[in-house]
Amino acid sequence: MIRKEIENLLRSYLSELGFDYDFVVEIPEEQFGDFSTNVALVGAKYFKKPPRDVAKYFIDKLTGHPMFKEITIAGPGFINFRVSNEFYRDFLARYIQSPHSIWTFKRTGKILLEYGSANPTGPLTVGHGRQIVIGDVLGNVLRYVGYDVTKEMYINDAGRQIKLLARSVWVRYNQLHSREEEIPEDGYRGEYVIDIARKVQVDHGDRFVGVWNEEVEEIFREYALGEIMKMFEVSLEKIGAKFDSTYSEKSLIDDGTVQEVLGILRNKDLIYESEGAVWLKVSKFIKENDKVLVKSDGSYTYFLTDIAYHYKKFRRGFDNAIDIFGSDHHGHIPRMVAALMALDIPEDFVTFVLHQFVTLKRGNEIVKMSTRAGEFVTLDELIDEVGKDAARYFFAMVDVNTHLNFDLELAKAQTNDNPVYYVQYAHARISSLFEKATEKGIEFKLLDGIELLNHDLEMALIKLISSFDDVLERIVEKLSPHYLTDYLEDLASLFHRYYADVKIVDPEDPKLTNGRLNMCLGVKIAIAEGLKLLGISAPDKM
RNA sequence: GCCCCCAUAGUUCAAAGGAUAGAACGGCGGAUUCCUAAUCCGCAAAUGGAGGUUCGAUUCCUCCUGGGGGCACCA
Repeated sequence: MIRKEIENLLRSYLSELGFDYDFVVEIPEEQFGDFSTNVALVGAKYFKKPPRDVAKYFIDKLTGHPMFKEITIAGPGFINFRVSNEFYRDFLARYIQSPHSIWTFKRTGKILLEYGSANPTGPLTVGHGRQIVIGDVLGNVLRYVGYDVTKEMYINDAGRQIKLLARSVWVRYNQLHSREEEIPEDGYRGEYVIDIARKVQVDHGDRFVGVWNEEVEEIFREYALGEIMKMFEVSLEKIGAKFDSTYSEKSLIDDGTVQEVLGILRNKDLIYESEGAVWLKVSKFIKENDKVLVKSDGSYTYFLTDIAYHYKKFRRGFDNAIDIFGSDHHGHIPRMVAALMALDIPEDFVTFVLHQFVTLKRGNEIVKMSTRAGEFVTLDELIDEVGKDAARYFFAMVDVNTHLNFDLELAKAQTNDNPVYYVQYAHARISSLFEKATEKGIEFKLLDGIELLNHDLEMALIKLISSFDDVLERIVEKLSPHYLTDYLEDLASLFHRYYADVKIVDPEDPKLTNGRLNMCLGVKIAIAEGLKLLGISAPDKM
């Protein structure tokens, strides 16, 4: 917030001279100042003057501004600012009165955020967990800064995989009736397949034993899908992820969208038949081979239905779509872009976010995961073991582009090793401070005593609170949630330091105590807001 | 072979083209008659290699090396 105000100030001085170029205002090392800018360094070539002379122009303009207590030129031409304590106190007062409306986000538009999309052929795994948490948190942040966000999960309920599952369930069902059948080579072997088979057995007895046709397949498909979706719901509830909608791949076939898309492409002469299949002229748009849309057996590829899905997203009136995929999908992206071009959908309509994989570790041992072999750690198992808060925190805490090493032992540790507790503890400590104050007969009054705040750490904490909006802007820009966990750790750390340094509740000086509690309230609100965006609880007691 | 991501301290991760590359864990050494020690303070410890762009590169470009993933009429 304060950073942004300085940036705006500098920009207005630039425009007075008719200049408009990129520069940054950032928080430097403490010794240099509260804020720092390279506006003079970058400006040298526009002003046609040495950086230090350019800096003088800004300093003349800024001198006497109430926001600052000191402005200096340093090094090759940085301008360093010290913000006045009055300004910090004023910010704190404004913040604790209206922590939501103080930020000036200028983001609008309807965004469809797709993530967690999974084959409904088995339980959600740890890999899905990362994607779901990334998506959930990004969705929360995008919403916070002003976007109208729809969180959507795409259900791949139409392809070959779901058929394989249906067949696998049928085989297990037969085995329950002592009839030996072979699970298909690529079939599903997990325990849950037997559970689904039991459901069919309960409802239908033995009427499908040894009977396999399209009608039976459809029945088994419905059972499998229904049961898996129930499992998904339980898992999503556990991880605390709320979707606004699910979107069925099959519905795109049933409602004619797929045919519509094929029609458009055919009219534009962008598809052709070969070897009994229908192909899209991908090579006309990008340097890649053409791709099959309709297989020779008449069924549709995932590529085609996904094109239809994105066509539908566009038609549903969204301004932008954000797709979050695992990194194994990266090959899909250029093809999708080509397909969107083929449909005259603006290239920048979709933003793709790829996240790297998760390696699960128990101590030094790597835990293997594979859905089809039936050997996996499910998301449920993970949450049962480490808890929702730790699971979410760990999934969110590294850059989406970085491979995540998820250490089960660390996530479980109820000790200071664990960053989740570190942040939560800061929140709980503040709550207990308020209790303590009441105990000692100090009745908390909002805003009272803020004018007495003067400690360096108090100013530093307020400064950090004021950069909450910068953190969110960055998350939106880079589409990675880890900036938020970083920020919360910084804030918690600074608070713990302050707590160790300053006796906050001091019955001898109730006025100052009250001022400090106001500052603590600011920290508490900021931590709570951050944790809320992460979907993690902010406990008052630990 | 082609494509994507990654390479930073012993380990797991940060870093808005900027000033002395930050944390955490681990290691070593300290702190509480006082608000929650799930805390705090101090010390040691790192940009894989070679070029290039720039006043300035962990960051951008090229090549090399090493890891992960992908190159289906699977999703």
